[in-house]
Amino acid sequence: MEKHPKAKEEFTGFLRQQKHRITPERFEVLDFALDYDDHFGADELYIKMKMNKSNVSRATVYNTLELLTQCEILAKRHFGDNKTHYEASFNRKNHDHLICTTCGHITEFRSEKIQKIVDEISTELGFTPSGYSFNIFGFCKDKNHCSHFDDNG
Amino acid sequence: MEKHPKAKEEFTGFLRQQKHRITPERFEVLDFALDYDDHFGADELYIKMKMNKSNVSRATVYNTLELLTQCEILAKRHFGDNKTHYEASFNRKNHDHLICTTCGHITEFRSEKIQKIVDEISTELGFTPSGYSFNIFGFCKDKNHCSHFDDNG
DNA sequence: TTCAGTGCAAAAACTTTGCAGGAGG
DNA sequence: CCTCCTGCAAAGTTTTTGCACTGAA
Repeated sequence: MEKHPKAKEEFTGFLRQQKHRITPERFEVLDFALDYDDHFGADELYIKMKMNKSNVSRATVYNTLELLTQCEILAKRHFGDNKTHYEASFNRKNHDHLICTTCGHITEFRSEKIQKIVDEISTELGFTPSGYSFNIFGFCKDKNHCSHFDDNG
Repeated sequence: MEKHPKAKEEFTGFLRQQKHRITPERFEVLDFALDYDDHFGADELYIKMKMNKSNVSRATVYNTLELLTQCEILAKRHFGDNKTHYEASFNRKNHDHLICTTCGHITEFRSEKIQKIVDEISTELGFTPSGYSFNIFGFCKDKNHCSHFDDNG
């Protein structure tokens, strides 16, 4: 049984439409990427694939993540640590992130008001918005959340 | 005549209070940093100082920028290009950024509503906020803004 | 005098690029 | 058969670290 049928169908359509080739490596990256429940880095994904005896190269992983972002199966996120984080965005609602600067724990939240502000500011300044990034940084009040502390990582 | 007297006073106070030493290198970094009108990167600042025959090392530049951020003379910004941007925050009001993904031009804006959302979400999720990051990405409607296009960069 | 701070260079972390060979269309 | 894609390794970019020396307190 196939693992991520809907996403694969979507990706196939995208590749065809954009005249990119359908290669097994690209779907291998898709599979490993969607196996993450949360955020991951490009290199982290590459390492994980290597450990699972995959033969894909760094170049292919980085290239494919870019394609998956273009067709909106994945989304890029930046949490201020100078690396690109990816997350599945396939069939997911827009959301933003709250990051604990002590334990690194990331909580997702949704607020309708944010897109309104984006539109409002953009109109005011004569700008065509294509996206935004909103992160809140701080500390878990509940010490249980901060148990990730020694988690290695 | 001294160049950034207020900031220097502030920095001196901070260093004393935190039991860090007062060194000429740290004030040299401060001077070069405040000479920027807009955002700059750590390495960029280091290169600029080198070209101006300064003798400071990378380690000192990075270290000092961290200290200047701690005492809020500078602020770190992340615009999604995997490098840390710094800007002067001394005596400046809070603001956020609107980034043209075509020409790279950055426009600042202010909206009181954003902090309210931060507080609202944080309360709701049991989180103590220490800061936030809000960037809008898109395209200058006015083609004149996009003249930065060939600007080198 | 003492040890935090410094310069230097090397390493680290993440990403991009060049090239030769291989496979998708 | 063409050329896009791939693997590999090397290089690029930004940041961090180790070490011996220096200078602020």
